[in-house]
Amino acid sequence: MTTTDNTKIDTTDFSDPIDAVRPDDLRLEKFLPYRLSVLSNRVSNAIADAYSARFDLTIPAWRVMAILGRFPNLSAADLVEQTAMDKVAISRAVSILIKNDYITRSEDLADRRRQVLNLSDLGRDVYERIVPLAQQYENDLMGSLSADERNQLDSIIEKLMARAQDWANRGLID
Amino acid sequence: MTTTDNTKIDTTDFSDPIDAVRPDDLRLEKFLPYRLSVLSNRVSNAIADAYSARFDLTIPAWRVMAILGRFPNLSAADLVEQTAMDKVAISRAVSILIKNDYITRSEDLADRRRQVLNLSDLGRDVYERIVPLAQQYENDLMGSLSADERNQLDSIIEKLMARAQDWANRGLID
DNA sequence: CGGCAGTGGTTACATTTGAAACCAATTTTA
DNA sequence: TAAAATTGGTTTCAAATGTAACCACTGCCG
Repeated sequence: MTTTDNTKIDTTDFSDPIDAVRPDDLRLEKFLPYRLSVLSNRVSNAIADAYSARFDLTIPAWRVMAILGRFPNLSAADLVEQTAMDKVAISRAVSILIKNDYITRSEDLADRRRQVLNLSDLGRDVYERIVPLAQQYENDLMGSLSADERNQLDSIIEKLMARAQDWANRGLID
Repeated sequence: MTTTDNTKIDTTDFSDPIDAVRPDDLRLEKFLPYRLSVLSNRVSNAIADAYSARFDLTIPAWRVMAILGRFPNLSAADLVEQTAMDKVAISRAVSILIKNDYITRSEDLADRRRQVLNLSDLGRDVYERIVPLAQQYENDLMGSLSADERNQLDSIIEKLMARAQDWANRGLID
């Protein structure tokens, strides 16, 4: 174990006395990593459909635009840092966006390896139409939660994220 | 809008007065679909590494085993229903597992299209060694949350899942 | 200066994934 | 009981994704 104590945590409180599974079985439908994956896929797919239907944008491409909309004059490396996407994904998204005239690329004369990226006028236009759409999805999701739950969700995600990050760094659980 | 009222929900409470972005900018790092995707990828990748390093199993293959460990004698179609994976993924996972002798496939004489799947002895063996590993990951993740948060997480996920499912059915937000 | 390690970014290749076409067995319906 | 429609499952093909190799440039150290 890395950091956790050995306390058994019962994920669910509704233990069905009759239908109980053997203690050593895994209930996939209650297994957090599994549930996260299903949830995330459902959400992402729905939204990806919406973006691509209306603006012919992939999710990675949209993410790049979302960042450039807030922070102009970034390089691809800056985007990597901001988005947690990898080099290649960024590079591909950027090249699509340039082909679509959604962003512009200009050389950085100080460092001729770097390329400074920005939304084009067209790109900003699209950006400004997508943002409300994105917010609508967000609101719709959040609207399904109680006020209490909304408040906790943020901190829950941060904590889980940090823990998963630990795994990636320190090497896994051993 | 489909189901939501127009109430603006503020995802975050720590609104930084100085550094505030324009109200119409999207803060990707606070955007729930994005965060879910990053979180889910981090978690899944870490675990996928662990499984594949020790047992040469992909995540889909492991999921199939997890279900078969609890519910013997399922068909591929049953697995589709249980796992939320699709036909093709199941078919591929099954064929790998058979090649590894982790599961067995026998014809259903009543319906000769169907194939009844089960863990082999070897498969059950592996299953029984993975379950504790999986539980360890789960516990480690959950251990990063407060008791309160753990209690709410389950219901939060259910609600978000249901909402995202709605999107898929009713067609998206319009 | 002149090499040489490190960085920004793209390309090439292998692997994964998903959609649609497909085959075979079964059920329906007329 | 013979189409026609459905269901279980696999195969095929295209698109998405990740890894590693790579090129061009910079910056450092001798």
